[in-house]
Formats: sequence, C-alpha cells, structure tokens
Amino acid sequence: MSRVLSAVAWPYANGPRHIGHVAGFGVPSDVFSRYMRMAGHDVLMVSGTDEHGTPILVTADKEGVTARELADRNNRVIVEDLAALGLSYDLFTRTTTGNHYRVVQEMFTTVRDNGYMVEQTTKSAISPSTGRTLPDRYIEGTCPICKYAEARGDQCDNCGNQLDPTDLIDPRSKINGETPAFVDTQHYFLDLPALAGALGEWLDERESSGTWRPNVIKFSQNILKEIRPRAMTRDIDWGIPVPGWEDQPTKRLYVWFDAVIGYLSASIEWARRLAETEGSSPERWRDWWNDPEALSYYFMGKDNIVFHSQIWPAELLAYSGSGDKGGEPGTFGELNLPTEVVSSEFMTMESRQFSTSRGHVILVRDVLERYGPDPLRYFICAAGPETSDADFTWAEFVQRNNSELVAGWGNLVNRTATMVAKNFGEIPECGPLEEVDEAVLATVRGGFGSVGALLGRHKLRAGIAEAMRIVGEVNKYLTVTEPYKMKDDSQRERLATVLHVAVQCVSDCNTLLAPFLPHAANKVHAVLGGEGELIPMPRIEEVDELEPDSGAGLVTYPVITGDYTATPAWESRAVVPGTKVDKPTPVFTKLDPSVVEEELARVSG
RNA sequence: GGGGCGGUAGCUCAGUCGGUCAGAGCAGAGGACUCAUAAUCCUUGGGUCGUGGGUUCGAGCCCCACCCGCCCUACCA
Repeated sequence: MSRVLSAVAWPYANGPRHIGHVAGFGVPSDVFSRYMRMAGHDVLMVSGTDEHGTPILVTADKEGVTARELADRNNRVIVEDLAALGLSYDLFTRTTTGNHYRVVQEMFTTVRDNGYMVEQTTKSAISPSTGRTLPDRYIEGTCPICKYAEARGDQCDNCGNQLDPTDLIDPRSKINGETPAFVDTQHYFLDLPALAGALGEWLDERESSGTWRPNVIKFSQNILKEIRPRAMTRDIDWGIPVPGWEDQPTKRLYVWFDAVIGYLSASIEWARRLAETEGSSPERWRDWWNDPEALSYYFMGKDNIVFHSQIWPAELLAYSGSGDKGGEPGTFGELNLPTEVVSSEFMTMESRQFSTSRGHVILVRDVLERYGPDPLRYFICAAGPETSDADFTWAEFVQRNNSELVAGWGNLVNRTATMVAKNFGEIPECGPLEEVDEAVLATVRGGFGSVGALLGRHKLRAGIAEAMRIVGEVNKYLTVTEPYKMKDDSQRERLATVLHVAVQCVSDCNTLLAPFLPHAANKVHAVLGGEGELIPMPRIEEVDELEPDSGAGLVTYPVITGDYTATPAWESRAVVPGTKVDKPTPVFTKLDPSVVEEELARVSG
C-alpha cells in the first residue's frame, strides 16, 4: 500500500465549465483515484477553483459585480457540476480561503528567505484609469510587421508573429479602449535559472522511470533549455497580498505563486478539517508531502504542463532550499516533487475548438441534466483526449452510448437479472461447474489484473476497452450455455449454476467498471440485490472559514468532500445465494438518434 | 519565428526493441438465437499505413525533404 496524492488541476472560476475541461482533468483523475483506492492505496485527492487574476476581474467589471461575487457564484456552479459528475475529491476547495492565503504566504516568505525570489524593475502596461496590470493579450493595436489593425499584444493573429505590446502601433486596451501606459514597476521574480540544475536532475530521474507520457517529458526537458526568471507578482488588487509589501495593496501574487500552491494548501485544509470532525492530527497532510515514499500524480490539460513540470517543482525545490543558492525548508519541511505529471491533450467538439464566447460549447451541467453522468463518463473514458487530441461529436456520443454502454453492458445486466428474477427470485445456489463456467469465471477474474494494470498507468481508454471486452465474453457465455432453454425440471440444477455463474460475472464486471462508472455501479449493485452503495460518492458540504482573520474574506463556502473508506476492494467478491433479485428496470437509457440533430442545432452558434 | 504532437480500413483509433504488423471497436453485409432496452452470438476487412527519396536482407515502425491538421510559445483543461 502506498500513499497517493491525486492533484487535480484547478478550474478557473470565470464561468461554468464545459465538457472539455472535465475530459482533461476531472474524469481521468477520478477514475485513477477510485482505482487506486480500490487497489488498497491511501489516496488524497485535492483540487479547488482558481479565483484570482485579471480575467475574473474583467468579467466581473463587465457584469457590474465584484470579483468576489463573481467567484462565489462560479465556484458554486463548478462545485455542483463536479460533484454531480461523481468526482471523488477528498477536498475540493478554493484559492480565496484564509488557509490558502497563509500557506501561500509561508511559501513565499521561505522562498524569498532562501534567496530564490529576486526583485526586478520591468516595464509593464497598466491601465491609467484603474492602475491595474494590463496583460499582453488585453492590449491590441496595429501590427508593426503586417499592419493588421487588430493584433494582440502578445501575438498578431494575422501574420502569427510574436509581439511585445510596446511594438504595437497605436496600442489600446481591449477592456475599455484607453491607451495603456507603459510604466516602470517593481516585481518579485522567481529565480528559475538557479533551480534549473535541480529541475533537470529531477526530470532525468523521472524520465528513467519510463512512466511519463513521452510528449510530456520531452516537452518539459525542452522548455528547461530556455528557462529564465519569471515574475511572481502583478499590479492588481485582486489576489493574495505580497508579504512585505502590505503597504502596496495594488501588488498581489500572481497565479503562478497562487493556484499551484493549492495542492499543498488544500491538503493542509483537508487535514485541519478532519482534525476538527474526527480528532485526527492536523499534520496528517505530511504523510503525503514529507514522506519520500509517497507518490503524487498531477492531472491537467496540456496547456498546463509548464506549470506542473517546471514552475511548481521549482517552487517546491526553492522552498526546500534545494537549488544552487541552498537554503533551509520552512515549517512545511522538505516537500515531495511530483511523481508524475499526467497531461491530457485537448478535446474538440465537432472538429472545432471549444469556444465559450462563440457559443461553440457544451456545458457539463447541460449534459448532466439531459443525459446523466454515465454516458458522458463513458465517452470520456473510451474516447477522451488521452494521448492525442480527440473529437467529441454528438453522433459518436449517441452511438457509443447505445451500442456499447446500453447494448453491451446494460443488456448483460438486464438479461441476467431478468432470468434470475423469473426463474428463482433470488441468486441461485451454484452446482458443479463445467468447463465453460470455469473458463468465463477465469476470464472475468483475469480482468482485475489486466484492467488494473492499465488503470495504474492511467490508461483509461485501454482499460475500459478491456473491461468491455470481458463484458462481451460474458454475453457470449449466456449465448453458448443457453439458460433460457432450460425449461425442464431435470435441467433445474444446471440452470441454477449457469445463472449463478452469470450473476457472479456481472457482479465482478461491475467492480471492474466501478472506477469508470460509479453511479451506474451503484445501480447495478442494487439490481443484483445489494444493499446500500457499492462505491462511495462525493457530497457537497457547506463549511466555515478556518481563518476568519486572514483577510481573505470568506465566511462559509461549499466544498466537495466524502468518506471513501467503504470503497470496495479491487477483487472478485463471491455473490451470496439467496439474495433477492427482482425483475430489473434498465440501468442505462438508450438515446434516440434525434438528439444528435437537437444538440447540433443548439451548438450551431 | 521557435518548440511539440499527429496524418494507418467508411468512422474512432491500437500498433512496445524495424522481420506472422497490416490490426481492434463501431458502421455495413450474411447467418444463428430469442433470456434481454429489435438487445445478444457467429461469419465477413484488397486500406499505396500523408507524399517523395534514403538506410537495410527486410520499415507504419529508422534518416532526409515536403504537404496537411492540431497544440504550446508567459494565465480559458
């Protein structure tokens, strides 16, 4: 048994999330975490909403609300969506908690004391009317190279050249049209070059493990070559105050020294909350962070690789004093570097990139309301952007649901339960086993090895395909043994045996599919006469702010949490003869092909 | 501009060290069966493995060039 930290990317709270987001980090991390718990590991799965930064401020201004109001609203929507999807976080919190503020500030202070945070003056664009930093992408003007009139400050969309906002002819703010002022401003920079050696050693060591996806490790090593200091503060009034600069309220820590630290602060918050309710140690988070034997897996989309394979590990190394400048760890001690950075590619929709602003989007909430969690989870597991970009189409969504989930697995559950209910009303006793019986039981048991090995390497697509192959074997077993033809009393014992074996196989297949389809697993469990839940589900809880005096400003907020100790083991469990089985109602629903047209009409915008 | 990924049957994709690697699922066609949400099971795959060269006894798998698509390049996974 190992301690396993499942660190899941923090969704940005500037709006509700679409299915591409949960395909990138949500579902894959949940399947992995559920499997690891079933396999006996001690999993801590954390995440939260990322709520600071310019985009939220801009959106809030546009809507005439405060950044905090906007963040509160979106945080709640995201929490509800992720919980409804069944994502089994131990704690899903937010970056606007007092606990997070304190953890970030402790990290910052120690990193600075260790010498890795250096002050530099730079030229940066600010909005004259608000004094806020104007990010490059919020500045537009005429491209100096091709004269395109709507070039962005960071890049010209017309000629593709990378630009500096000061190059633009006639620059203006995209937010309110005013001319930005380019002023000298003081910021803290993380001295990444002083950490490059340690980072390189870590990456080389990780590469030799052979477990990282090749493109992730190669990309990470590549960006190390051009490493340079990066600003960790910004001119903005929405964010975590910079220790030592409390007299400058318009300077705040930047997302790079905010959201990623959430993995640690959420772990600490989890331990503190558990200490209050269960009396365990508030230092329990250290089991996952200070013990070098503990494993950590970080789940995200590919645009976030640089955060997790460079910036976050650099911050951890700087905190521990492990770079060229030496230093001593702070109160959190020496912190573990990521075992694995598991990055997804992108999911497109009907061949085009998701675009919330253009309405080319499918919100998680809409899919859950119309079709429930199972079809979406199944699609993401079977056809998600695991190692290359993947396209979501409604036609394939319907097709996979109908011909694989419903016709393959759902039908097996249904026909088995129907025959048992009709002939016995309970799970029958098992008589002498014949070769076919032994063979199918062995095939199914083999699934715990084959599917498990794939899930341990977070290969969802191959894992669920293997599980579905086994489902097919069980369907074949029923066709070959033909229990529905055993009507004579002399065949009664054989009928009982075949159906007993079938129920055993369905039960085991259900366990194999439980990490992928937890909601369905609980329903199938009930169909077979089981009591309660087979696999625990997360819940939303309204909690009190732990640090009311931190200045963060929250009073109560919703979190996703759960008690997953009742997770079933990753193994075959003998079904109990005599368990009542009623005539089942279908667990899965077939979708009418017309939903393809309906949905396409919705997204045509 | 720089970096990365991909281009394999109608569709979605597997193909570890180059030599049964030309495959799976779905769709389509034919058959069997009827317990089941017309579900299940069996049979059925002539696709220049993006293009053009090269290395090799032998290349989707290695090298070079080119074409196409996508992504990252300092904050929408």
